[in-house]
Formats: sequence, structure tokens, C-alpha cells
Amino acid sequence: MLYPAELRRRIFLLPVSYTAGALSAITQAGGIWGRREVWTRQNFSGNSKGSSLSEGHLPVTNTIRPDIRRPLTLRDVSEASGVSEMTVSRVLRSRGDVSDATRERVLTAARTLGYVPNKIAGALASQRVNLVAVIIPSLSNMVYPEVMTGISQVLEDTGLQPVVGVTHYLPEREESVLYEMLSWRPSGVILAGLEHTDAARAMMGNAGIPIVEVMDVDGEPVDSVVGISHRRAGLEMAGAILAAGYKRIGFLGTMMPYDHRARKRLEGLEEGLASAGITLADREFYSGGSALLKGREMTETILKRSPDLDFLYYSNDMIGAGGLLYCLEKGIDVPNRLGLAGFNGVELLQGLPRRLATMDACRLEIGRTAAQIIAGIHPGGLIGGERVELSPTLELGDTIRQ
Amino acid sequence: MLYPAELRRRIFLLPVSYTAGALSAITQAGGIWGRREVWTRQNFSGNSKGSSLSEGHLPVTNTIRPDIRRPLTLRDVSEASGVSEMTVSRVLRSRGDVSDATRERVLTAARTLGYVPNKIAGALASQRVNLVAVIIPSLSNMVYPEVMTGISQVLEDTGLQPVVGVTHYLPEREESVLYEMLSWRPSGVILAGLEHTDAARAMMGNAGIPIVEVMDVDGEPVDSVVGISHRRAGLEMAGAILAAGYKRIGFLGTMMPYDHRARKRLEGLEEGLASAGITLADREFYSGGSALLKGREMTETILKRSPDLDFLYYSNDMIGAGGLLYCLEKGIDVPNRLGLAGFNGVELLQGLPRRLATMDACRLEIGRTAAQIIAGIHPGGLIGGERVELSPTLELGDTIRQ
DNA sequence: TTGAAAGCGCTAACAT
DNA sequence: ATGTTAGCGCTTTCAA
Repeated sequence: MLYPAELRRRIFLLPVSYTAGALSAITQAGGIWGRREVWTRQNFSGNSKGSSLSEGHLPVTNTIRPDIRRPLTLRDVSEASGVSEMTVSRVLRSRGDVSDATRERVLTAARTLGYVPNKIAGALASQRVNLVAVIIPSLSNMVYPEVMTGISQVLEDTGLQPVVGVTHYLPEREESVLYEMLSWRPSGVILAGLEHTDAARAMMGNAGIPIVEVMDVDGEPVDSVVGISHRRAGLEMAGAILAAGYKRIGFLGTMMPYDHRARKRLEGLEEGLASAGITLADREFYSGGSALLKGREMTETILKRSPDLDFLYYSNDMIGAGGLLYCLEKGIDVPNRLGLAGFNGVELLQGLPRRLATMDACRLEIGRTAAQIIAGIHPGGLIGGERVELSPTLELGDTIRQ
Repeated sequence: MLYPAELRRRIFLLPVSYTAGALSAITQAGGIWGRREVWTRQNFSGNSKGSSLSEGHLPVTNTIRPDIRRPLTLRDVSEASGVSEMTVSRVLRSRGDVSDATRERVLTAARTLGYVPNKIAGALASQRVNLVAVIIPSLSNMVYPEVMTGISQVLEDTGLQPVVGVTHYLPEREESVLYEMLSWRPSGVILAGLEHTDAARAMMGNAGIPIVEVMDVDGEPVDSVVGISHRRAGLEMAGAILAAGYKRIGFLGTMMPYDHRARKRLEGLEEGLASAGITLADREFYSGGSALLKGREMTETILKRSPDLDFLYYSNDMIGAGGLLYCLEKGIDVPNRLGLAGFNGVELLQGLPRRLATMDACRLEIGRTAAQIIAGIHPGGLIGGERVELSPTLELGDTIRQ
């Protein structure tokens, strides 16, 4: 594990035996060893491969002094172009006035050297970090990559960059990922859910940056919140189920103790059913493995145990899809003998033999809105403390009788 | 977009009107305003909510001086605990000798204040960054999250942290993401594929850190490479197809101009078929949309156009799964009348009505190995320049006749 | 076991 | 339009 750092040391940190002031004075004076001439000659010649170089990126091999391989700094560029570090800094950040001639010289030098600015130093000096921490439970859930897409779409235009951390649905991991990310002093935090450890909540409260909790609005946010009410989603689904005349309802979902949103949907469902005097007839839980396969297996299990069920509500579309495939293979009459519904509105459903009833979770929009709040460009937005509740749309598909 | 930084400014940067030396002297002397006593009393009392606080994370609200809200620094902790910044630094990094009593005082103070170390400053001072840049084409492809999982598994034990960047299969985006990430001076880079812009290649060559290109080994790596030969994968699939006696083969894949690995598999397939004197009978391409649905549609299209095809090779499992579902619905005899195969070995296949023939792409192992190389813990590893070719296993499933 | 000094590579603020 | 000065918040190195 020491290798990377150690190796860099060995390769790079060869002695540089003159002081800063001295060197730049030398350079400015033309160089006692004719140094600037050397740089100049080699720098501004050919070497124009890579059209993208013109876009402001500054790569290409350092052909000048291949013998001295140490990390390049602003000073190297300043020496190579004969201007001060400050001017180089201005050019590379396109800030302040710089003459065209100077800009050209600097850019060419930077490009030729292959200089990549050091954002660590830049961030420390400017107290500005263009990073946004995005903390999500999982990457394999399809749902979160879509939120990410929304976030990226918006941040792209703002100069901010998302940095992803994954918690695996573990509160302690969320806490440590958050800690790690906050230690890089990001410009904002977007994280899934409203349930966090006390410590995590405290860290966010103290961070002094915009925090947006996403996906869920049923609870007390630290700062801003963007999402849907999963409780209401469950309620609405209960309404649709009852309206279609189903009576014996089963629930199938994850066993994860921290899948709060699935839990809230279940609670909403039960509440809705209760208002019609119905209680959940059976339930089945799973954890891990291929969700599609689990959906099949759970469906088989619950139907064997409770053959009189006439509706199955799945906590997500993947297990719902598995259930749907199972039912079709078994020749079960969907939706008349048995109704089915999932949750999320994932793209995958479009390719199934029947359209599974589902509820769109507004993932893209959630991501976009959260990013807008972080970037301070949310239309009509306050400074902090926003609450945006989106309305998921129920799609009855072909698996709820109408 | 200025909001975050600006806001922090306004909130935090209230004047602090004494010098560093003075204050710490005061604190150490007991405080001219009895300051240390105040800290002590309030700091070391109750407030022990959040068991995770004991784990080394240091949150909890700053209850001491809620009126002065500026970002906490080492100095705040040093003042609060009455030791030098250096000692605090030692405690928080568990480096060097510190007496138990001092350590306790420091930790308690840090915890109580909710201090989160500033890694930007730390990284600049130590020239050490525990970040590993991971650059992948997409998050929605299921394949890459699995590689990520392998990477995370290994890095977890090393103190290194993956940071993800997404290119959307665009070389220019890869270049800019790489540039952005290198500017944070990570300890290593893991990126998908061997095809990059000249500029990107040059940046990596100059970065002086371990670079691991993953997924594919057919080409010239910048430094190390871990993957499978997609060309060979195509070849082997051709062998299996021919061995099963199929003759009229169609290919279905992405249209993305930069999906080099799919292209190489196709080339390998064609090469393998050619050795038996067979050429591809038809091909169909897609881009965007639900892969499962596209798989269906493409299958319908290609079969309408070329009804005599007896085998379909899909460039990925999702479109293959769509094709499989389509064929089953249409009552096509799979695998006798028509054979099918995909690529990747995704988990989803386990839940389908039949097991689609596929080839496991060793994604988890690729991620793990790449991370080991970055961390310098690859068994028998060199320092840089490693080449690890893994062998994907062909799974015939139920869609190639045997 | 602890502390003081120097400086990492940049940028803000203020010259010029 | 360009340069100088003084840090940003830490860690390294050396001294005590």
C-alpha cells in the first residue's frame, strides 16, 4: 500500500538546488545558463498532436527535461513562459486581464510541458472546492445511477463535479463516507434518505454547506429535501388495488433493516388497506442475490403458502418482474386471478411480456432538482431549507385489472 | 452557482482578531479569560449520543461558541485541549507517540467540537492523497458497478478511496474527466479500455502514478492492464457456435462508435467463423433506450429481414435477454431452430425462463486485481507495467444446442 | 512525549 | 496588464 506514494517520492523528488526567488529572477533576466532560451526553443515548436489540446486541457509529454521528473508546478510553467506565476494562474483559470500574446505563450508552455494544475493547492488557497459529495446506498440498484444522471446533467453547466460514495445501506458506512467526503470540503452534499446516525446529522449540520437529502420526504431534513412521499405512494397503491376489487393482498420486499423507503411504502399500503378494513394477508422478504430470481422464488413461496392471495405488491420492480415472469410461466391469469405491482418505473419493464403496474419514483427529476439546489440555481429557491415533494405517477400497466 | 462558496464566506469568515501564537499561549497558560476552563467544562461533560463517535469519527454539534461559526481547524482543537496543533495532528492520524492522557483529551475535544480534518491542507502538506481515480463509461451498464465492487472490496483494507468519473463512452469526456481527476493528484488511476485520446495518454504517462487500464487486453497499455481478450471471447464463441452446427449467424449490437470491446468481440467472431468458411449472414445495431426492449425489437427486425438465420450473437446480455423473451413468446424453438448467446454473464440472466448462453467477463476479479496493482499488493506484482489476462468462461446455458 | 519552524502549490488582495 | 506579498490548514523535520 505504500508503493504509490513511495514510488512517486523516489521518482520525483530529486533535489532542486536553488531557491524560488533566485530562480524566477534568473528566468526573468534571461537566465544565467541561457535557461529560458532552452525552454523557449523546445517548447514552442511542433508537437501539436491531440486536437483536444486546444480545448484548454494541457497534456502532452514533458519533452524538455526528461531527466528531471518531478511534478510540474505553476513555477515550471512560469519559467517556461517567462511570466510570473500569478499571470500563469490567471491564464489557466481565465480570470483577470491578460494580453493575448501572454496568454498564448503561457498556454503553449503549459500544454507542451503537460502541466496539470494542482487543485489541492488551489482549493486550499481559494477556499473553494468544485466538488459535490453524492452519497447513495448502492450502484447496483439502477435507481441511484438514474439520480446520478440527473445530478450530472445539471452540475455539468455549473463547474461543479459530483463525487460518488456508496454506503451499502449501512448507516455506519454512510457516516464514515460522509466524514471522508466532508474532509475534502465539498461545496455541497446530496445524500439518499432522511435516516442517518446522530453523528452524521451533526456533521452535516456543522458543515456550513448546502445539504440535500433526496428520494424521500417523510421525515425531518437536515437542510433541504427533494423526493416523493413513499408513505403516500403506498397509500395510493392501496387505493388502486382496492378500486380494482382485490381483497387478499400479499407484500414482497427486501429484508434490509435500513430500507426505510420500502418500509414506508409498506406502512402506507397497510394504512390504505386498513381504511377499507383489510389487513395484509401475507408477506415475504428476501436479501441479496439476483433480484429477478428472488422475485420468482418469493412468488412461488408466498403463493404456495397462501394460495388464495389475489394481489402481490412488490417493493421494487426487479422482484416484481421476476414474479411476473413466474406467473406467466405458470399460466396464472394476470391480472384477473392475480394482480401484480412493483415500484420505481425502471426502464427494464418496457421489455417484459406485460407491462407491470408500477409507480415512477421521479428519479431523474429528483437528481436534477437536488443539483439545482446545491448550485443555487433552483428556480424560486430559497437559500437552504427547501422542501420539494414530487408526485409519482401510478402506471397501471397490464397487471391490475381495470 | 456562486452561492455555496459565497454563503460560506458570509457565514463563516468572521474576523478573528488575535494571532495564532498569542492565543495558544493564552490557552496553554490557563487563559486570561479563563477560556480553557470554559472549554473544559463544556467539552468533557455529557453529550455522548451516537455510539459511532467512539470509532474515531468526530462529529456532534459545536456547542461551545455557536455564535462564532467558522470552519474548525486544528487550532480550535488544540486550543480546546491545551496542546499544540502538532500533537492534535498526531493524535488524529494515530502517528507518533502521544501519551494516553493527552490522546484522550484531544479526542474528546475534537469530538465535542465536531472537528472534521481538512484533507486538502493535509494532502498539500504531506503530498499524499488517498484517492484512486476510477474512470468508467457508464453507471447504467451493470457491468461497471460490478467492477467498482471489486475495486472497493480491495481498497477498503488499504486506506485508499475510489472516486468515480463517468465518460458516457465519449473520448473527449474521458479526457476531461481524467484531467479533472489528475488535478486532485490521486494515488492511482483505473480506467476502462485501452483506447484514449493522445492527450489522455500523455497525461497518464506524465502523472507519475500507477495507471491500470481494465476490461480489455487487446492493445497497448499505458502502464498496467487487467482484463480479458474480447477478440478471443468472440473467437471462442464462434467455436462453440460452429461446434453446435449453426451456419447462418447474425450479430446484434450497439452502434456506439466507441464500444471498442463489442467491436473486438465481433471481429473475433468473424475471424472464427471465417476459419470455417462462414461469413456473418446479417447484423443489426441499436443505440439508446431500454436494452431489453431494444433486444426484442432488433430480434424481430433481423428475423424478418433474414428469416433463415439459425443463430443470433448479441453484444450484451440485456439485448440478448430481450431477444430470448421475444423468441419464447413467438414460439421459436430455442435452441434447435435458433440458437442465442449474449455476453457478460450478468446476474439478471438467472431469473429468465431459460439460461441464455453467455460468457462471464470476470468483472469482479478485474476490479479486485486492478485495485491490488494500484495498492501495490498484487501477489507477485512488479512495480508497474503488469499485464493480467483473465479467461472468461463460456456458459452454454439452454440456448445453444449441445 | 511534545513543540516550533518551514513550507506544500496555489490564489486573494493589493501594489504597480 | 502584470507582479508582490501573505497566507490557506495542515505535515515534515528537527529541536527540546
